[in-house]
Amino acid sequence: MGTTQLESVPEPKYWHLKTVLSEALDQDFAVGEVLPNERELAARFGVARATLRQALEQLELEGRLQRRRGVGTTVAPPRVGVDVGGARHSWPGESTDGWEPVDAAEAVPGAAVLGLLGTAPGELVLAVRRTRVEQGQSVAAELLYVPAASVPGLSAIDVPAGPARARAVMRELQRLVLDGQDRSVELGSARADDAKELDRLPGAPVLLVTTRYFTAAGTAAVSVATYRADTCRLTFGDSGDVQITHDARVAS
Amino acid sequence: MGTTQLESVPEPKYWHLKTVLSEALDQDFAVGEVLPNERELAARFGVARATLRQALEQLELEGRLQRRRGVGTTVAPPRVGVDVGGARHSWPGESTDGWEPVDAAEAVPGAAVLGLLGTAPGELVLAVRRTRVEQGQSVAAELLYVPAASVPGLSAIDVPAGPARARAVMRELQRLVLDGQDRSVELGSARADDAKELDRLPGAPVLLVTTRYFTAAGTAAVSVATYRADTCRLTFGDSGDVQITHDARVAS
DNA sequence: GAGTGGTCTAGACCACGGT
DNA sequence: CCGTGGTCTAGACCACTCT
Repeated sequence: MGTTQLESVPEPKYWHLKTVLSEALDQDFAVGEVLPNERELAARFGVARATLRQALEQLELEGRLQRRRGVGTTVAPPRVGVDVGGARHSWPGESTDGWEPVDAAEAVPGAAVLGLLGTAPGELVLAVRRTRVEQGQSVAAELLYVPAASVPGLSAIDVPAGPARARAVMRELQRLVLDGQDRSVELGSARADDAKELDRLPGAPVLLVTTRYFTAAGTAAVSVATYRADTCRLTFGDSGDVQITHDARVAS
Repeated sequence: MGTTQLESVPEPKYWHLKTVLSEALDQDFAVGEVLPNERELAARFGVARATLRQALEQLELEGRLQRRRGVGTTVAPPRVGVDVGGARHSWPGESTDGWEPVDAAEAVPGAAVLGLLGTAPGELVLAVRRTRVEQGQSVAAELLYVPAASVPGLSAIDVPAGPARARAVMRELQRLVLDGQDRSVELGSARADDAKELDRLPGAPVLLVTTRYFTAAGTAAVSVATYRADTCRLTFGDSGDVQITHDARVAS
C-alpha cells in the first residue's frame, strides 16, 4: 500500500549525471576551460568511469563538451552556424564560401551516388575533394562527384594532382547552366578518412549533406558533405549569425 | 628491425565488427528481420557484450538497425525522406503536410528561444504541440512558440485543451502576412517527453530543426522540431521521393 | 614518462514486451 | 514468466599528447 514511491521510474544514473554536469557547465565553467579528468570525476560522483563516460558522450554529442585523447575534456564554445544552401541555385565554389579545393581524381561512386547521378556503373566519374574551414577549424569535408560527361572540356587529368586539378574541374563545371538543386540532411558517422580531415575519431557523429545539381540535361553533379555534428549548426536562409546558446528547447 | 607490422594502427574491434555486421546486413538479411540477441552475437564473434553493443549502437545511429528493449534487434528499412521547408514561405499547418496538432498551452521558453523571438522574459508565450506522422510512424515532435502578441484574436484560452485549442492558435497565426523564414539543423538528444512521443529512449539522437517565422513586425513565431535521427532523412527542395539506400559515400 | 581519453572485459542486475 | 535490450561495475590495457 502506501509505499510512497515518488519516483517509480528511477532515472538512469548517467542521465541524472548529465543534468548535473550540464548545470555545472552553465554556472561554474567558462568556454575552453578544462574539466577534471574522467577518473577523478567518476570518483567525485561515486560512479564507475564507464557510467560517467556515458554522460560525457551525450554532452559532447550536444556540443557542450570537447574531448581529445591525451589532452582532456574542455568546455566547447557554442556551435558555429554554417550556411548551407544560402546562395541558392549556384554552383559550388562560385563565391568564397569557405570551401577549399584539395584534390581531384577518378572515383568509383557507391550505388547510392550512382543512383543520384543517374550514370551507368562503368562510366567515368571524377571526385573533387574539398574542405570547409570556419573560424580557424575545419568543419566539413566534401566529395563532389562529377561525371566526366558533365565536363567535356576535360584537361583535368593533364593538370598535376592537388588543388589546381580540383579547381580545374570546378571551373569546367561552372560553365554549365545550373537549373536547380536539392538537398538532404541526415545523421551519419565519420569514415576514417573524413574523421582524419575533421580531426575526430572514426565513427564520430556527422551530418551528411547530400546535394544534387541539375542542368537541363539532368543531374550534372552530386556532392556529399560531411559536417562535424558536434561543432556545427547548419543554417538555411539568412540566419547564419543568430545567437543560439546551446539548446533552444525547454520543458513545456 | 623487420617485424613486418602490416597494421601498425590496429583497428578497434568494434569498428571492425561494425564493418563485418554491415556487410552481413547487406547480404544475408532482409528488412524487418530480427538478428540473434546480443549475448549470442557477442559469443559468436568472441567479444564482450559491451564491445558488440558499441558496434550495434553505431549501426543504429546510421539507421541500419532498430533495437527495442524486450523485443530485439531488427534490420531497419531505409530512412524516410521527410520534406522540410518544401513549401517555402508559408505558415505551418497551411497544407496537409503530415503535422497533427496535439495541444496548446502557456509556456516559459528557454533563453535561446526567447532570444530568437525577441520578446521580454516576462511576456506571455503560447506553445503549440504538434507531431508528425510519416508512413504510419511518428517521426517528429514540435513545439511552436507563439507570443501572445502575435495572435491578438486570442480566444485560445477559452477553447478546451487539446487539438482544438492548438488549431485555434494556428488559425490565428495564419491570419498574419508571412514575410519570410529561416531554418537551422543541428544534432541533439531527445528530451524525456519528446522521446516518449517518438517511441525512443531519452537521449536518443535527434535532429533539431529550428525555424523562425518573420512578419514585417518582426519574429512572429519560432518552431523547434525534434526529428528521429535514426529513421529520418530531412529533405529540402523536391528530392523527397528519391531512392537512397543508406549511405551515399564510398572510399575515394 | 606522466597523464589523458579510448577500448575492452566479464560479470551483475534492471526494465520492458510478449507469453 | 522468460527473453530481450538497457544500465552499471571495477578493473585492465592501449594510443595519444605534451613536456
